[in-house]
Amino acid sequence: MFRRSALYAQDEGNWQHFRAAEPESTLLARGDLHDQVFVLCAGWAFQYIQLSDGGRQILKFLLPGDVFSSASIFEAASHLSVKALTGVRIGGFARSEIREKCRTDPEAQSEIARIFVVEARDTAEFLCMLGRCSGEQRIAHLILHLVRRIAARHEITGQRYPFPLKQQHIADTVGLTSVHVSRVLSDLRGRGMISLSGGSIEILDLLALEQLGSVVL
Amino acid sequence: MFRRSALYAQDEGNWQHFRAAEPESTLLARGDLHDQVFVLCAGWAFQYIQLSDGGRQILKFLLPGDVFSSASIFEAASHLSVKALTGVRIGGFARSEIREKCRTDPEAQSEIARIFVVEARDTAEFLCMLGRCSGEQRIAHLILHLVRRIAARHEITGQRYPFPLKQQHIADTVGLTSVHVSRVLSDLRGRGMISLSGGSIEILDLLALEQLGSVVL
DNA sequence: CGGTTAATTGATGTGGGTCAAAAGCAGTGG
DNA sequence: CCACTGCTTTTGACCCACATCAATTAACCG
Repeated sequence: MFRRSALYAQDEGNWQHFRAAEPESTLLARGDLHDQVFVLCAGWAFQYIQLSDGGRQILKFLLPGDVFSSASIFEAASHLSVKALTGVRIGGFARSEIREKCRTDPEAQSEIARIFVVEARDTAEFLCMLGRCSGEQRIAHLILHLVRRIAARHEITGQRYPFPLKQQHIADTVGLTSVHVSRVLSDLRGRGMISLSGGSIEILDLLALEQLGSVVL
Repeated sequence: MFRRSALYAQDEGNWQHFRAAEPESTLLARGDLHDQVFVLCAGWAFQYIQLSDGGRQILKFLLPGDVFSSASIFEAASHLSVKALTGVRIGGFARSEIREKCRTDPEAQSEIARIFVVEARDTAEFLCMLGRCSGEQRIAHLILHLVRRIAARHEITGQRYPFPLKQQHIADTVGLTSVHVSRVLSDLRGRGMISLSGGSIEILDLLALEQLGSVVL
């Protein structure tokens, strides 16, 4: 998101934070107050909400360029937590600086707008998946969604892409058990749709996967 | 949302639209282009996405003061549809006018920010419900969420509030069948938690309902 | 009061959960 | 090189929340 944006394109001297973190470390905790807006610079991370029953719901996976939480652009308090999935590097802007930039720079303003619009669209689609679709469809959709973001402008098919999620992460995202995720994945493998192992994935039958994972008209 | 806001507090001469509509009429359809940002002035409506399998996922119920779609503040195209639940009155601002206002009025700016922050928080919570909770919990949560919004600053308990949703609407929101919604509702009634009939609701046992509907730590 | 839509109730089926054991698969150290 | 340990994934047996189908009943309305 911020990758090629007006905000991102400053030299490093402007970053207020620029640090690294280990996989599984918590980067941001629900309720924390920060006057910074954090951005993922390298690696994978995910937003989630911790539930009282011990489970967690993963809301979104973060790729380099993504803001930790879009709401953090406007608010110091975070309603969600963020964890590193792989090793990561993190940057941060002062919120005040962003506000200032927005006042003067229409480019930055529409970059913020883009972030919120994309988030609203993605979240709505995600809600549809959770509300109305089978486990198979949800997983197909998640895989497609992620691979499309990783692949960016490259071909989706005929190419292995990094895929650092454990099955538990998938489960916590699509609202299934890791046990069931395992079954669905091996089914998708068995039907020759994906090849997933060792932290990387290849889409073998894009069409079939899209037929599964597309619900919105 | 817009009710007491800087944007809302203009006299009617500034509204570009101000019209009424029947229950069940479509107020905004996915893909439509509008240079207006619509606001619900009176009645109930809901955002939804139509699915290819014939079902629909309701994303949010709109009360007076709510913008049809927060993304519409920034974008002409809508990724979701809106239908009237009861009879409604609708207002609209020119998007350009809002942009202008934001440039000059910090009040309006932070009103927009509030809309997006609240939306992000609510949607995240909703995702948790759909991903991780039982039908009973989802319904309890939905009821609480709505009654809290209707009641605003009034007491939630000891008071009947309008509740125009059919069971099908509840089902399309929480991802269940209307049949199952019926069973869950009569169970909640049987346990003395709610009294729901004839388009209005009363919360009889707030504590019990909150215990059911609260999942986030 | 008949006609239509919404809500309820019952019987039966299934996707996915739960529990538990086994099998892969690193890393670690002797 | 192999045994030891701690994950993650896989597999199997069994169970339950919720879907589906179908028939009633209740509410609404001209």
